[in-house]
Amino acid sequence: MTTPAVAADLGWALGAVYRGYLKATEAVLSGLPGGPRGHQVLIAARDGTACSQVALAQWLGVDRTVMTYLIDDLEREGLVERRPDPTDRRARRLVITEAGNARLAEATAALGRVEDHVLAPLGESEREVLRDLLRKLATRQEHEDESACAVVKDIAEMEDRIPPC
Amino acid sequence: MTTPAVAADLGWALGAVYRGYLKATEAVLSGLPGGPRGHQVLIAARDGTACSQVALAQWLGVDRTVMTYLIDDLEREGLVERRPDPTDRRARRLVITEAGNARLAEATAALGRVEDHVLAPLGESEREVLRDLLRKLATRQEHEDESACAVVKDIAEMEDRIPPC
DNA sequence: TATTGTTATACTCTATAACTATA
DNA sequence: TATAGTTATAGAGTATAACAATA
Repeated sequence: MTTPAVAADLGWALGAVYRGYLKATEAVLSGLPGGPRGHQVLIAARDGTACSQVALAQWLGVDRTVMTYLIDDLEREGLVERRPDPTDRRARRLVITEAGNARLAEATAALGRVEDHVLAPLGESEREVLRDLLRKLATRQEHEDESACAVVKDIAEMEDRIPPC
Repeated sequence: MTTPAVAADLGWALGAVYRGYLKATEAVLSGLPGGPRGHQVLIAARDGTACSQVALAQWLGVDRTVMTYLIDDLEREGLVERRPDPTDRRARRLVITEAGNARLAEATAALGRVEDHVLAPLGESEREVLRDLLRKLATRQEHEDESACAVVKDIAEMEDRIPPC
């Protein structure tokens, strides 16, 4: 099979790159509960941006019940702790432990190598451009000229918005 | 929660954009078996690049057993047909039907709107750059300067290569 | 009344194993 | 012996529903 027509499809390219990334992380992040998602939880726990489990779950694109299991696993390995939120006794604040910080550093280094591998076909400047564009899309920082978006307003309304903390 | 540190992570951005894409396709591709993956099968069936189910499965990043179920659904709706490969009687060649061509046109138009929505934060030129970079990564067209890739050769060796037809 | 977090349960998706038919 | 495709089965991941505690 030569390069098929489906290669022109944005959804296919996005999926192929994402699968490649996930596959490469498996080889390198096998010990960390939740894989790359666990790494993302550790980042949020370190920076104190995980002010509630639901908010974090929405940022990571999973259900809050999944977040419970994921944090259970990380806590069992002593990487994070659940602390009661002083301002809302229903909520739990995630804090990273010393062991968690060490594992986070390891995982970040390992993921750096994975990114080098995934982005290998690109030059240095291209990699930076791609990172910026993806970040812009993921955080949905709006471009000035938004007129072309009118036709898809109905799609946008069906989606959950990422909530503030 | 303000924009958290995890937003700087490539894996997170990739996942967030991909989830956003999949979610948007649900709203617009609900009738098509397999959703965007079904659309990708239709493209391959139309272009005759689906010379065997396994080869197609590997391009779409799924197991060959999943491909069987997916094609079953598409065939049941009369969108594709399985034809015996004259050169290898074990293999099946996918061909698109007239109804399949019509559905493919609809789906392609719908996905165009989805892409407009997903890419809304970017300007016209940025969108083209992103498409090119993702396509390059997905097809792994190697960049001239590949020296930086040495450290991750071990990761590459653990991955399945996309096979020729 | 709504929300956070948890648990138990069910569902969806995907992979594994075993088989037939070809090569 | 290896591969294409199918089927049945098992597993991973995820979501749904119900609950207690709190807002």
